[in-house]
Amino acid sequence: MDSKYFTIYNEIVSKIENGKLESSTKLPSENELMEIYNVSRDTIRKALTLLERNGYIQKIKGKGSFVLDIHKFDFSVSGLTSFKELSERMDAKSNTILAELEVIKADDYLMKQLDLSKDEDVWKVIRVREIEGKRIILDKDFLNKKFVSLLTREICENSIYEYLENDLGLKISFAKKEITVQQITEEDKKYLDLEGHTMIVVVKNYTYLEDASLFQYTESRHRPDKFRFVDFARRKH
Amino acid sequence: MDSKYFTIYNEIVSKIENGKLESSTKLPSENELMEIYNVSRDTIRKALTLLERNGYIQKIKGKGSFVLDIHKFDFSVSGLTSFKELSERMDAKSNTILAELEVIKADDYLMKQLDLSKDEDVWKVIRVREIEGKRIILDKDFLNKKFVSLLTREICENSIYEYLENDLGLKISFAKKEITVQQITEEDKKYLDLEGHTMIVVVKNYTYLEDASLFQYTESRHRPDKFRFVDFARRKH
DNA sequence: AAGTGGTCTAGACCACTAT
DNA sequence: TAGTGGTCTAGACCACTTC
Repeated sequence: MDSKYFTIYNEIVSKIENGKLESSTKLPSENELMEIYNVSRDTIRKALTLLERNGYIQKIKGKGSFVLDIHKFDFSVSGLTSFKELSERMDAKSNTILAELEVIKADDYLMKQLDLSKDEDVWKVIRVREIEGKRIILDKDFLNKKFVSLLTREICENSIYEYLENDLGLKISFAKKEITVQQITEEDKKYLDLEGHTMIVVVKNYTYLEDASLFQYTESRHRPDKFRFVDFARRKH
Repeated sequence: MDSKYFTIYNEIVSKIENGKLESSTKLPSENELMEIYNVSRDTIRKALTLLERNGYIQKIKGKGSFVLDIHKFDFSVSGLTSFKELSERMDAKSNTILAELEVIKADDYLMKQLDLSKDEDVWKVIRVREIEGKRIILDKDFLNKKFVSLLTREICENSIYEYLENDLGLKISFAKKEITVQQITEEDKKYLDLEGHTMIVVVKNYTYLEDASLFQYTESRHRPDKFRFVDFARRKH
């Protein structure tokens, strides 16, 4: 069972995403929400704080809470969103090709990226993402085998993310992401339709579990003309 | 006066950044912190929640709160960080050249970006960022004149951001950022040392005040080989 | 069984915005 | 002056980890 405040948060999120609550609408006051949902003020405030943090509303002292319209056109690589979710949201014709799937021993580079000791086993998954018939994105995933004992073709062709969360019950807590632009490699040429581009956008992603253990390193290589990243950032307090 | 929880947050942040609290150290429990700082549990929890949200610690149920080492090598364009803060942090030799400073009437493009009506006044500031003698970044700032009546050469050569916050008392609340890669323009050629590069990383930034009014649009154009963006993202609950 | 963080409640006072 | 969100307190119960 989800917590009360998370249930309330989700109800309001879906009202905003459905358009039942339009942007710049004023939400009921905290006191009114207490009565509506029959909970304490603290519970309401937890829900509103979440909404604010995730860019759905803005609270203004003395005035109230107002719906923002930031989330309108967000095809983003942001947060922890996976490719599958992205392509569903933008409903372009997309397709995943599994290029490589094997267990390897960690080399020096991976030992550094995944914080491993020598010769530990690592899943290596290479997938090519096709959008409207063009091979646009190259995803290289490396997963610590300690956490994931089995990985099949089916899983990789669907969503590894969903498998980890739903079937294995792994709880992803946070991720660190780095975006740079680099010269293309032979591997990029082999797998992607570069159409003359000589540079590639590299998104490195380090994924951590709830106990702060680093278990996945992903390198997502995007053709520059098709790359877009959207981010919502609040001040740090 | 800052709030209690924010003071406690800042104390712990500086201990982590000074290295007085090393990574994977366990913080005192919430009960102990209550006694140390002589506050209620809720106040401690607010401080810890902030620390967790900003990537300094990880809380683990039943175990405790642990210091993360995510912030080690972060030369990033992340959050609301300004160029001045960035260059100070990375202490490379950097320099700002003010190329243009004027008041213009909003054209169609700006009306859209800044949510203005026709013919409203807008500050246009173009600055070139030099790093180690090379002109690497082109910053184009557009500020709604309604909020900023005066802007001088000195201010632009230092930090507009500091001027807005400290002198004008404008409170920046959140920002939306978009990163794409585009073909260079004549303007890029004119102002930057492109060294053969034909593409440029474009960071569009929409900055909002505490009352959710959009007051600044910034386009930051980075030479691709010198661009790096680092982001820390927690799950959305 | 003892200690930890997670949720929820009820009540108080404050600073800001509207009127 | 009334209503709003922001901070702080004190106490309760829960689920999880460790012993």
